[in-house]
Parts: sequence; C-alpha cells; structure tokens
Amino acid sequence: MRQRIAPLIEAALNAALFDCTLTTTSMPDVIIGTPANAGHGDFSCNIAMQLAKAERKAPRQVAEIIISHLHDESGLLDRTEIAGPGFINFFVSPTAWQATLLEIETQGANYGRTASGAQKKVQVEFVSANPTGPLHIGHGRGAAIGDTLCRVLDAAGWDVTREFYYNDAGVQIANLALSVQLRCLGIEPDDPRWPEGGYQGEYIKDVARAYLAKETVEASDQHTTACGDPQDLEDIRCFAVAWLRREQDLDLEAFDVRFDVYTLESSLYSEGRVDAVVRELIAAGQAYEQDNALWLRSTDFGDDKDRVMRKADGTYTYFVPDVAYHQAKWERGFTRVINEQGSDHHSTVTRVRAGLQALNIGIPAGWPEYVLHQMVTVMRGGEEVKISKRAGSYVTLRDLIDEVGRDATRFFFLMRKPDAQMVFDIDLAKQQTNENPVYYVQYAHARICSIFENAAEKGFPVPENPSAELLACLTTPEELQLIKLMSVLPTTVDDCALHFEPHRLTYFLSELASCFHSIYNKNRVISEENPALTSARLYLLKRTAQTLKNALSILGISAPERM
RNA sequence: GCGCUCUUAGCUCAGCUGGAUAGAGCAAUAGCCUUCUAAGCUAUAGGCCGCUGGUUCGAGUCCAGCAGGGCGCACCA
Repeated sequence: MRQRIAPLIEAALNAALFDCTLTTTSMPDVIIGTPANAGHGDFSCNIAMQLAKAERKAPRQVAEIIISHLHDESGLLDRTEIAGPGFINFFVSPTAWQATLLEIETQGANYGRTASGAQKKVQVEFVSANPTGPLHIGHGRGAAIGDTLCRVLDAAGWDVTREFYYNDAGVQIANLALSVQLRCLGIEPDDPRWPEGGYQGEYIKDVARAYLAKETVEASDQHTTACGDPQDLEDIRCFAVAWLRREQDLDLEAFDVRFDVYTLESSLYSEGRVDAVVRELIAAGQAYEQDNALWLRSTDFGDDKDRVMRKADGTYTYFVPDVAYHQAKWERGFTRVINEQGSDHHSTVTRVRAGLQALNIGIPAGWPEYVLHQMVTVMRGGEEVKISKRAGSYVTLRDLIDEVGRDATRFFFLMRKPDAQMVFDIDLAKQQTNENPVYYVQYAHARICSIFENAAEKGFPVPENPSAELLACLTTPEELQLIKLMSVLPTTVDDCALHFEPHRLTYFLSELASCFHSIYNKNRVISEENPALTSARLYLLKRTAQTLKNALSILGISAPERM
C-alpha cells in the first residue's frame, strides 16, 4: 500500500513544478511514514517540511500546494489532511484495504515473498563450528540467525546457497586427537600426563570408546571407519572429526537447519589452495620475510598491524586458509557472500578482507559482508553458566531443544537483533514455556483453524474470491487494523533481508497475533443471524491464518492447527 | 591503552535507517470463561531514552566528548 502512495505525491510534485507553483531544483526523495497515532491517518509524508526552506514558504503552505495537485484517480484515498508542523496525512479508504485481502488469497503460500533479490546468487556461511565438541547455546544463536537469514533472503527473491565451513585442521584439532588418544589409553584429565589444552568433556570418552570398537561414522559427505589402534594419531584425528561432525549434523537437523555445501579446511590444504594463495600474495608484492616468518602487508588495507601468514615452524596462521577459502567462494561466482558468526571473531573481518584485497583480483573492498551476533550469557539456577569447551561445562544446543522445544528456542533467539547481547535463562525458558511469545503466535493460528472447523460443522464455508459487497462488511477499526498489519508482510521481509535482522518478523507476528486475539475476544465470528458478516469474517481470518503461517514458515517455525 | 559493539519502564527487549503524545512482553494491581481453544482479552500503574554538548524546522535515532557493560587486540581458531 505504501508503494502506491509515493507515486501520487511524486506526480503532484511534478505537476506543481510544471505550473511553477513550486520552484525547487533539488527535489528530496519522497518518504512515506506510518504515523504512530492512528488519528493521523494510515500514512504521512514530510516532504512539505523538507521543501519549506528552499521554497521560502511556510511548510503548511507548501503542503497546501502539493495537495491541490494531487489526483487520486483510482480512489485509493478517503481524504488527506495537513497536520502538525506540515505533515500531509493520508487516509486510505476501507474499500482499498479490503481489496488487499484478495491479493493475499491470490498469492496464497507465496504471500510475503518479494522479487527484490531478482534471483541473484548469494552465499551464506553460518555456524561453522570447530568439530571439537557438540554445538553449544552460542552456536544455537548463530544457527537460528543464519538459517533464518537464508530463509528471509530466499523469501526476498535471492538464490541462496547455505554453507558450513569446518575448521578440521590446526592446533585445536591436534588437541582433540590427542585428548581422544589419551582416553583410549585410559588416561584421565587429572593425570599428570594430561596436557593443558586437552578437551575434558565426557563426549571425548564416547569418541574413544567408539574408536576402540572400530565403529563406522557417516557424517554429511564423509564415511569413516576407525582402525582402533590407539597409537595411530592420524586415524584418531579423522575418526574424532567425523564423529563430532555427525553429532553436530544431528543437532542441526533437530533444529531444522540444513546446508547445501560443506567445506573442510583440510581440503584447502590438500587441494593446494593454501599454498597457492600464499604464492599469489607473494607475487602481488604484498608479503615479506621477517624474523623467520612470512608477513602480509595488511596495514595497506586498513588493518592496524601487519599479520604473520607463515610461522617460523612452517605452518600457516589461521587466517591464511580463510583467505584461500574466500578466494574460492569468489571464484565460484558469488558476488555476494554473507558470513554469520560470533562477534568474538570480529577481528577476522579486517584480515580476511585485507588478504582478498591484496590478491588484487577485482574483489570489492566490502566483500564479504558480515553479520556478527553478540554473546549469549547462560543463566541456570540464578547463576551464570561459564562456557568452557575444554572443561566440558556448557549447555548444548541439543539440551536446549529437548528442554525448551525447537520452535520456542528458535523464536527466542530470533526475538533479539543480532548485535545485542542476550541473556538465556534456562529455568525461565522452561518455566515460562506457556508464556513464551511463540505460543502466543501459534495459538492465534490454532484458534483460527478451530473456528474454521466449527464453521464447517454449522454449514459456513470460507468463501473464495468474494465480492466487494461482501468485503464491505469488514468495517470495524479492529478488522481494518488486522488487514493493515497483514499488508506489511512483504516490506517486513524486505527490511529483514536488507538489514540482516530477522527479529523484525517476530515483532510482526506478535502484533498480528495480538490484533487477532483482541478481535476474537470482542466479536463472535460465527453468527447464525448474520451470514454475510460471518462469511466476510471467515474470509478475513483465512487470510490471517495464511499470513501467520507464511511468516512463521520464514522463521522456520511450525504453524500448528491444534494446540 | 587501541578497535568493534551495546546502554530505552523493576526485568527482557522493540522503536520501521531524523518526525507528531517513546512502545511490547514478563513481573505488579483490578476485572472477564453456561457462547467459535482463558497458551486468551480489558483496564490501571510504571520513563531526565547512560551523561554533556553539537548539527536543524524537529534527535531515543546523526556527530563529538565522557561514564559504564561485553567482545576482540597471539606466530590460538
């Protein structure tokens, strides 16, 4: 609806310029706002105030001129008014609002989807946890945000590829293999031989047991059978990584999160991409030797100091494979790449971009884009749970899903914008299960479905493609408000995709559900005495249910028909 | 010390990329089920939008400084 108002104003401005009642040479963009106060109409425009200075006229006088040039040929508007310091307020006619219900019916399950992305390719990398342990609550937040971002981008018309990057090489993995080996040999963390960086979690024992039993693990695209020899550290490494990958895959599956592509850090080494990218950086003149190490001139690209690429012992620092990985993403044709990760990794942003710039292969300076989510503080029993993977004390994503439920866990994570810290109080989440906002929204959907059942029993079908006359029964402020709320789903989807902020959809849902619940308590839908009104209301609620379901689906949350 | 980020009701958080009288949920108080699901609704109460300046018709929103919280600042990932 908003997009239909702006052209009216633009046409009026042009007409006013044409007959010289307005004279400005630099016309600001027409911005259509939605007044907080319903008494100020459905939409408002501040253009008169912006023009006042250039026109050397009072804002209200400019507004007068604009309105006198306004031609609403399609009968969209009931009326306009000039208010306050110079706002132009627009009151959309009930008929126009009622007609939007027909659009929702026509689009059905596609209502809310837009064409903004024009089916261009975008790749989203998220979670990307090290395969050194089960996923914890922090990964849960990343998974919820990343997955929903993918769904949102898809809904906004992008061609989305979901990718998971496994850091299965490096020191952490060596620690993992060593920890499993020690467990195989029956050495406990309190043993003096236990190394400082060893992983102490109980799951390490499970891995060791499975390894000694020569089990086979199938994870994603990987099949690994243990040889069972506790002396074969390399085989232990492969097995442990596969075992933990499978665990993570199961966690993510339980969270309804799936990926299209998995990339292993080790493959970047084995395919020679890491060596290659270093050679290219040297060839580009961006590297230099010093103190037995190879450095990247990252300060030339906005970093605050140069970074070591190859250590004195000949191994690479972690960001080098990362640069190689992103080079590969670029070569795969992704002109748009978004990385969702914890803000504790934000220092990598500058380094990866610097490395890519140094390659000088035409990658834009701001590529890739990043969504960084803030840390989750976990509370249990009124105390903060310190997360330590090595000590094995943390809350797993699996626990959370089992205790709180998948839908509620997703919704809870998605209610906060990514860059705000959040507290996840587990006791509260469990205790308040019935008061969790997700149930409030789902309940609205279930309630509507229940009304349809009742209506069917009493012989009231939900009408299809109703006449304007029937729709004209929907006249109460609440009913029109419900329609207005539904009408913003497509722009909400676009906003989420543009700002990488899925939380906007949770607020959309809460508002829509609230409006419905209010109507439900105030009016009876099924009324034997007034079949026309019953019909119209059933139609209104059918669109409401569709809108709720579509929005929930974009969040990866179910829309139950019964609760 | 440097960089990023955050600070809005008792608590958890929104605030649509500068608009009109700052919102919601929880907690509190008072009401609403012989009628389509009370996992619901209605009403009341609750605020120096961290502080101080600046930009302009107009600032919770933009800029600068200050205070406080978080995260980074390794040849760990």
